[in-house]
Amino acid sequence: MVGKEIGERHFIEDVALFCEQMGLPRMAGRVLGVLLISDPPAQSLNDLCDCLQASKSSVSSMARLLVGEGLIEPAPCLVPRRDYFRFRDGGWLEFMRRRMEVMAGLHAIADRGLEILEGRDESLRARLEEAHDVFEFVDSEFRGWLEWMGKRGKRTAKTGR
Amino acid sequence: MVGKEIGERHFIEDVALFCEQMGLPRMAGRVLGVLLISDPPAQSLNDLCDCLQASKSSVSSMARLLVGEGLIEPAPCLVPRRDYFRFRDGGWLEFMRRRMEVMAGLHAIADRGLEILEGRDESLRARLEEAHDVFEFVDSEFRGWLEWMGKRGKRTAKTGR
DNA sequence: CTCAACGTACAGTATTTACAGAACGATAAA
DNA sequence: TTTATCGTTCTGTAAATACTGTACGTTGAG
Repeated sequence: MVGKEIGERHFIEDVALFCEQMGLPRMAGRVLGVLLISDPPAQSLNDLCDCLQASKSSVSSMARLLVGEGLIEPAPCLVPRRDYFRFRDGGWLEFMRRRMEVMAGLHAIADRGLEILEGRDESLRARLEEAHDVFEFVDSEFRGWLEWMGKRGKRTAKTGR
Repeated sequence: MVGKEIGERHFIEDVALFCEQMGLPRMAGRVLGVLLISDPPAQSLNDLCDCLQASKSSVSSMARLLVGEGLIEPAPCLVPRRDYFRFRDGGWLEFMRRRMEVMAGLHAIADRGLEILEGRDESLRARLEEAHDVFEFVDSEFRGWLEWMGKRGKRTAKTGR
């Protein structure tokens, strides 16, 4: 059971607001919020509906959306014909990784911009060279750090899934 | 003059799409796209309207939005009563910095979640400890790297504004 | 003073989005 | 076989969003 106490409600709504800032539907954030503090960690769709007082369709589609984002995963369950979900180990790292990948997309765009300004004055090219540098930096360095974090996470993780 | 050639149009639209993925209006991305390859770098609102075939109101509000995002800045101009804008040195770093700040917001949220699960089994707390670790990492390390990049940028920048 | 150009603010519109509710198909229990 | 439960899909709707066009105030030029 989760989401009865005022503190839990507040937490869930904070996660929802955060997810909204990240471009996800607020309801997806609520589902994620529940799965971050639920006991047990795995909850059925009905549990989530009851807890959030939301429609089956919303919760169902939001759960699948979160699975696609790599933040949660289906959990094996004893009761047949019932879907359980839980937060996915390393979900946040995966989330960050994908966001960084989108950002790194500007790396290529900046290069194409530099092609357009080929042969032009350096002062004109500086804008795009900054973009190139920043996002190449993000693409290379940060990717490495994420991998390092991933290894560290696996090493300290005692909760085998 | 900018935006006449097919390559430029394509570049502008790519930047627009990127900005849309980042949660900004597409038109804001178009304005930014122009200001990334324009010659001269500073363009008036009318220039932008002509180039993008968009309404004054859109371009005006999108320009102010981009100023708020720290990506562009008003440029001093000789013609009175006319607003010029140009890409802002270090704009991308500022952009990244703000995005990271939003992400780091989950750091505090995770802590609040851990308070809720205080005294509970470690297996239950692992989810939030991962969030805590990841976003504390982002908040501390990445902030430092951004600052380092910022210094490096100022050092190599020959284009004094 | 008059007029034209510029930027902003407001109103209108069309598209998208986030959700709820109903209908449907599938499956396990009775 | 019937029935109840679960998940998905489809449809509808209310709200937000992105943009256009118009109206307005302001300022420099004639």
